[in-house]
Amino acid sequence: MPQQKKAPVVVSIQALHRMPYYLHLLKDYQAAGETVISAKAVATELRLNDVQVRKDLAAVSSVKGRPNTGFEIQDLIDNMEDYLGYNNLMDAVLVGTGSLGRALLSYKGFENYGLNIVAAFDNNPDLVGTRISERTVKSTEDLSDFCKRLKIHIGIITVPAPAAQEVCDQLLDGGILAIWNFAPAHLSAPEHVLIQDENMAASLAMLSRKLKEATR
Amino acid sequence: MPQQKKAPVVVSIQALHRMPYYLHLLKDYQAAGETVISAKAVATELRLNDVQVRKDLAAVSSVKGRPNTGFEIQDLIDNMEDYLGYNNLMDAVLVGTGSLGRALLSYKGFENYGLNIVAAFDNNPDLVGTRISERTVKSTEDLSDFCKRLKIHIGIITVPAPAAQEVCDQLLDGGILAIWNFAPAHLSAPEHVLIQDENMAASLAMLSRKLKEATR
DNA sequence: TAGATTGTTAATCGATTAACAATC
DNA sequence: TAGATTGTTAATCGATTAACAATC
Repeated sequence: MPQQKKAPVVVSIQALHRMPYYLHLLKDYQAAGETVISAKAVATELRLNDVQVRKDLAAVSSVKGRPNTGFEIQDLIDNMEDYLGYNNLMDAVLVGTGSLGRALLSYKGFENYGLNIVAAFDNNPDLVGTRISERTVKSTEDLSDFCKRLKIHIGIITVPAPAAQEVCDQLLDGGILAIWNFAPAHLSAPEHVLIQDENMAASLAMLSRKLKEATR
Repeated sequence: MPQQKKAPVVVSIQALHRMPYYLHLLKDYQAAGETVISAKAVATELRLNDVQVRKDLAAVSSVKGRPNTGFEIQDLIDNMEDYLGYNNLMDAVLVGTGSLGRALLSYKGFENYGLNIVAAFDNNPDLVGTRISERTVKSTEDLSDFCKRLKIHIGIITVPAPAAQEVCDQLLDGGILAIWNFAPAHLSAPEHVLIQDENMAASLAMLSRKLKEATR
């Protein structure tokens, strides 16, 4: 039996995190008129180990590099965008139209990353019905029904921490499979639901801690 | 020679990332009227390994847990806030008053995490002089001078990606030691400067990738 | 050909988890 | 005392880096 399938290369979470940086750099080089790039050049730019770069690229890309030359930039970009899912748009709902929620709604760039925020929700009756960045704010009462009806798989939580779990439960009720959580709170959810925490408090803590160590 | 110094426990970057979650949970328990908590309970709540929790707590806390009882919640909170630097406010400047910059400026919670945004900068002359969340927007021309004069150590970059490196250079010029970078771009800076990337594109990519794998 | 670069296999490094004695 | 929990030492796991043959 011929094994035609691509080997299921496991990409570590750290490697996955590096991917957008590769992509960004590749586009920069392409914009500068380059057509090929070596793993070593990428490594130097991003201050990474060149073997690591080669492994990362090999994991997500079907093209091979040519000794003494490097990789075709266009090929890598295509493969990486494909891998990162930037090519197929996914629908999402956003809950919580405070300042951060508004900022995310007004950000035009998410479509480039494959994310389409189709609706915004808030529990404040004064906000329900108003329009933010061309979307009408809906009541959180309709949240789970909306998700079910439109088969939305991604929920973005931008409510204050104390309300986060409740919103999470509503999203789960609506059949959501992945949550992008901006609330500084730990969410409880079934194993199969993906939770991506965007905890700015955590990031800030890391920054301030490292700064403290550095200036000691 | 007596070694009175606390052992220089190395806290991994992953561990550091868990700290804010511990702190949050501890405060929740305290708010619920608890005074002690076991590492096991923390581990169960946050879906971590209990030995890991004990190691993490031991690394940042001077108090020891009591067998059969656990840890004093208040002690842990004190130690952790201290460790994370939430008790000593650090000054920062923010550059780029687009939607994300505004969202961060309007967020009242940063002071709880030890961050004080003292000024906002933008290169758009129309915005310079306007007020956002009780701060007057200054011109980026004055950025490095301002940082030098007030001895600011932290810079927050919320400008579009193509402008990020230029702003970074200005901040470095102003003697900044740490940068919290929200632009989806890789910044070049000397080794000793801390760069904390808050790359939403990267997070989003991870979410969408994992979702893709899960629904396959 | 010589030099540069690739990709793979093995070694190293670091973090997580398991095992277990110590303690309240 | 027995049971629960702690903290430490050792084993495991996974990611990064080093070494090196293969290739253009």
